[in-house]
Amino acid sequence: MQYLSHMAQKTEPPVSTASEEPAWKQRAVERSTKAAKLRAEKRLVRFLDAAQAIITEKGTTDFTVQEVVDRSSQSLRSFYQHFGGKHELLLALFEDALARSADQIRAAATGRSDPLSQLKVAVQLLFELSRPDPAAQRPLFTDFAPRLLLTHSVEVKIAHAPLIELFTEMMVRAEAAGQLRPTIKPRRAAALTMQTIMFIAQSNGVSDDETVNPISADEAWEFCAMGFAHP
Amino acid sequence: MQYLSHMAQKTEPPVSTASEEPAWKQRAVERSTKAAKLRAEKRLVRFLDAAQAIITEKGTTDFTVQEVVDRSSQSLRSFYQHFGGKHELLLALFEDALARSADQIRAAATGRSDPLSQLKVAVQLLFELSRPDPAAQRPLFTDFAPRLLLTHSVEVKIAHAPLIELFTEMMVRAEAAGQLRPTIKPRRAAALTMQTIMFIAQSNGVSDDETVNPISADEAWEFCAMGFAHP
DNA sequence: ACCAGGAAGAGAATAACATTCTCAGCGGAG
DNA sequence: CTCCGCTGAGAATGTTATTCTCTTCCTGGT
Repeated sequence: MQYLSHMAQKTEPPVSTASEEPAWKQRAVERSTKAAKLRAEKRLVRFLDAAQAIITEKGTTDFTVQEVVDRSSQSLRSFYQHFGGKHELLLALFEDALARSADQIRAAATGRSDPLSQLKVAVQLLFELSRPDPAAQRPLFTDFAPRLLLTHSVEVKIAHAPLIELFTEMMVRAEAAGQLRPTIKPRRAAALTMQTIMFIAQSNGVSDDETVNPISADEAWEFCAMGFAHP
Repeated sequence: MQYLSHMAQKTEPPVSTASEEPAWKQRAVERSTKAAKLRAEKRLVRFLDAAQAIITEKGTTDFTVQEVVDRSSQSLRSFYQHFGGKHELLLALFEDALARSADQIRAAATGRSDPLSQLKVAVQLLFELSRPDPAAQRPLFTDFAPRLLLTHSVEVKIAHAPLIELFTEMMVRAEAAGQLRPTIKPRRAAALTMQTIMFIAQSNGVSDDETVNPISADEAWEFCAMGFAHP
């Protein structure tokens, strides 16, 4: 159900065999493979759950593979059988977290009818979810996205897709209601807003013993919605 | 001249001795220390230059301490004599880069008289400077800031100070000219704008073989200035 | 000119991780 | 029942940062 998608191709046989091997053999192999595949998936989930638990426990994505292995009572051997490396694990969790968050936000937003109100709710919730360690479950650990943005930008983008889509939908509705600035396209507005919110929440989260910062969700919302210039 | 500031206290004797030791001794020690201090600074600079060279060469902040040591023809021993660790080196370079960028941006902005125009120029230049590897010299390597934001948020904030200050000045002028939305304080507007621009430029930099993104400096500017809502 | 002590170089030692490899046992499909 | 792929256990490897040892050198004070 959860933890799906992007490592799928790993277990898929190469398409080429489809035309080289008779269909019956295909099916036979597939049938005998299915069980194994299920077993594999179970193990996979155990790794993912363990990792998730560790992350929420110590509020950081700096865990060691060994920790995950121990926690899930499996072996390194097995870990690398299922994941290309630590980064795949992280990407899986990241993707999952973003997808869930998208659902959660969507749910929260349906309470409002006015497109802009929906966006406001969405933005504020996204802001909360994006800040590090609100002691809450499943912080978005947007913190580790940057490191992967350099090495796996494509995957990160894929992970972002659900949120982008959600925000785009909302922006489209806002546009239809004439609430969107005419010079900006919904998808662009969505992307810009999301990035702004996520990053600001992130960089803002660490405690400020000092004078200033703690930018609030409201401020962030106002900034995205109205900019800083006087109309 | 350059590469100054935040590791200064390292070589400063503890203030306490000032009251415990006679002043003449202080001065004597200081005099005899001065030369050594200069020598030390030379080495320091060699490390920093070497690191900077490596970074601009391979366009990433993922170098090893060994590389820096070799490149500067010095020794590990010496490196750790001068720096508390790799992170101090990075912070030094980061701080320096941000300070220079602030100067550069300030210079570019003085060409305009209208506060908003100045801001626009500033924002667009900041955007360019913040994107990874424009093959240009000294990209802001804003990429590594995130990793340090967690472990050394205070230092990162210090490094950001010059830019924040610059943008705040400009926002203040804009406010005076009635070009700033009344509900937003200059310093906040500055912080929000900076973060937005830097992060968007950053995450946007990596090549998009696909359909969409490449958010432009203009788009980013418009977003910050006017938000997305229809007035 | 001479000496003590603080830097510096060379590079080995340590530590923490990720990733890979070896070997032996297990369990399911035929 | 038997074979083979999947596992567990954990050793081995490789990369880095960081520390440590020992020796050499230079400098400033006498």
